[in-house]
Amino acid sequence: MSHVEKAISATAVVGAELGSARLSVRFGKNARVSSEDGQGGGGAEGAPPEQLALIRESVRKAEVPRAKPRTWRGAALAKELPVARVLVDKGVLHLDRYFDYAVPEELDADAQPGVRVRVRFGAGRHRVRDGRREGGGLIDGFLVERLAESDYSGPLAALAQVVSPERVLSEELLGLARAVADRYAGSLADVLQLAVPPRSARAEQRPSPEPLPPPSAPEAGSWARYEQGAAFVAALASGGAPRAVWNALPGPEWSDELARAVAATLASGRGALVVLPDGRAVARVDAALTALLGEGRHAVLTADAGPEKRYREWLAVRRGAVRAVVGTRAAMFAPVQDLGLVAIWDDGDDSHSELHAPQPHAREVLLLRAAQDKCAFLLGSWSCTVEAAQLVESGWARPVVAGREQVRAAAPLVRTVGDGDLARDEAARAARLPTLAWQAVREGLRHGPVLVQVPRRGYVPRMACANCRAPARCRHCAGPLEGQEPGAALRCGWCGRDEAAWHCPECGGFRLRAQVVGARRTAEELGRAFPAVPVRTSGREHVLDTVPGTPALVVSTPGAEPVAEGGYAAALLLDGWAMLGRPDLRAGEDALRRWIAAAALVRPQGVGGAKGAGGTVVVVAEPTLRPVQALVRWDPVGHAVRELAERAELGFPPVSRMAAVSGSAEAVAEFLRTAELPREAELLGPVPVADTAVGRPRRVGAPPAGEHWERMLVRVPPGSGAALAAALKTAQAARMARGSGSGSGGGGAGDAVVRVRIDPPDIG
DNA sequence: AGCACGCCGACT
DNA sequence: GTCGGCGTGCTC
Repeated sequence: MSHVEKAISATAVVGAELGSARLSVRFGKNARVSSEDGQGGGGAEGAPPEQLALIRESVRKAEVPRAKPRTWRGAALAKELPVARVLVDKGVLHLDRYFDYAVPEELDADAQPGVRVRVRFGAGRHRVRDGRREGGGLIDGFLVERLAESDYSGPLAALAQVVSPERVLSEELLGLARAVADRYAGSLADVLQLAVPPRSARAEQRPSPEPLPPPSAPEAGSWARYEQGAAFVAALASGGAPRAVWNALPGPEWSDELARAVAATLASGRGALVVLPDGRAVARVDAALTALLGEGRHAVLTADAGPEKRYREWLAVRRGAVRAVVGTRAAMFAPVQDLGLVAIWDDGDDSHSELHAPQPHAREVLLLRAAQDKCAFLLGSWSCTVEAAQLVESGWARPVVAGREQVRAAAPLVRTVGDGDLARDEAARAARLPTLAWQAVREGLRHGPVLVQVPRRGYVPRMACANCRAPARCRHCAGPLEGQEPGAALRCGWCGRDEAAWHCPECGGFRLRAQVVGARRTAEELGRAFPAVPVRTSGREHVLDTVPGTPALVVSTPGAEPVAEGGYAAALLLDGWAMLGRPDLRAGEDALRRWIAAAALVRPQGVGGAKGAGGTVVVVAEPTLRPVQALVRWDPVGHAVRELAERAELGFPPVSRMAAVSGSAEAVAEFLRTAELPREAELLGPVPVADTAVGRPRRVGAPPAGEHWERMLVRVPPGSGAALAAALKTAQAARMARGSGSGSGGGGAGDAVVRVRIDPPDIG
């Protein structure tokens, strides 16, 4: 034994007897020196520390059946509740459980449930040196619970550090994170990474503002336009927990209405949370809340604030200094105290889907929150998703809708131009634009700005009936049929079966067409057709927030439409085929949602007395199609209800639940062989997953460049979703055994990487 | 996933 | 004897 070791060993023994005064020595440099010092230990004088430890262990074991922390050989540990249950911050599923650590006395005060800690966590058997266990590196974690005893039979390592005494992880947030992890077959650590922002010491240092007393309850305002609107707000104000799916009338009032729902909840003494799809929507509700309640009552949580500011706002919420939150999807986990209302606006917008594992959707997270906290729930949209319709159909939520006369008063006039009109219309051929559309634009420009909605680039062409445009679907599982190139064999995008003899079940047609649209060029030509009028564009590159109420052509891609002062005089929706042609279950719903989002910015048809002053919308799409009819009638709820009925009939989500499993063919097959799926589970596939193109950034869920992946879909009936997620999670955790790399050929022994995605969005 | 332990074969 | 191949299993 070296001098250094002797010294340290002695210090440790003394420290153990004297208590905490010496503990810090062990965390110092000296301890590290000893650990690097070869195979020390077996000295002559006295028993080495680890033997002492073992002796005491065995003595205690005889006395107490359950383990107490022993690592420190009885050294100074917290006197009360000396065991800390820790969630180790690693997203891997087989570490998705708690680990117990001993709490040193000096960390006792700070080591409270909810704090961030650092612990030694490593592999293999640990060296026991100097009475202290080593191995593994320091990793972050959350202290979840303090206990008197551990149910772990081995010796416990000690907490290395309490990162800060701030108790960031409340019991409610932990419960929510666990529910989300279970729902999405993900790990708790992954969800917590989404739920708790990274620490900023400076933000923690700063005191949060003093909380304000509850405001008085607001007037119902424009909620009075809805049949159940005023009652809903009143229920919030009186401390109730109503659950509503709110089909908002077109126009700009929605943000004020959301603000009033928040204010009513605050008035009841509870907190409120609103999740919005993008920064522009957040800014509107932020402004509405400020107008209604003044500054200081709500926090804004968005991704584009810097990390320090973000954490500061988050802390103000966590500390209860601020009771209301508006933000984008990351705010869905905001730790609002005494939560009274969760609200989401426009749940059909795909930015509500989290990009990071396990990719939870804000609507689903808020549903879990509403159930867990027994609070009010409000899902609002100009449009209506099938999920929203299902909440009403199942009786879980009540509809908040306006009567037909209110809808007529608020909505623009909608007219359609179909393929037939296009073909017949000579002027249209020349201008690539139907007369009706041309007239609507010209007339609109006399009264104000005109919105032209054009498709985004990059949609996937899909096969449809050349005659009636109905999407071509597989006769076995009703998945979308895809043709590699025109004339080539058709194959189902879900189950991979070839379809040799397709015919259209709608009209009996047997010819197919791939859908292609040249609307962008049409819009450009439209601009040229009105040379005296300014043309502004809004799209992914530059998104305009607002445009003045003066005549102009405003060309925009879906989702980027600026709000026009006083509303648009007219809108031209040119992306009909592109939207309806997407190989997606949601194609119809999505098209309708985007049309409605644009049309809701147009003046009501009845505005003003003057002829032509009312707003007009022209949609270039076949008028017999269901989403087009729903737009004309302004009936997104009816559309969603019908879609829902159809999905139930065909076994589509959200009536059934689906999971996608992708990876190499062998990995996927092996995974599904070992997974103990629910009896009712139905396997569809496999189908190839699109390879990552060379030079292209790898998309989420796409295979690494050069690898060929396959995807299987697992479908379960209603009620089996939780069982499916649990089975997939278990199988994923057990997936340590590597793929059968036994000797076949060269390298690349299949590392059995498999991706599991609950509610895959691109189902076809 | 890391990463240490350990059980065998070749080497100073 | 001892170094080091990678196969196996654990992480409080």
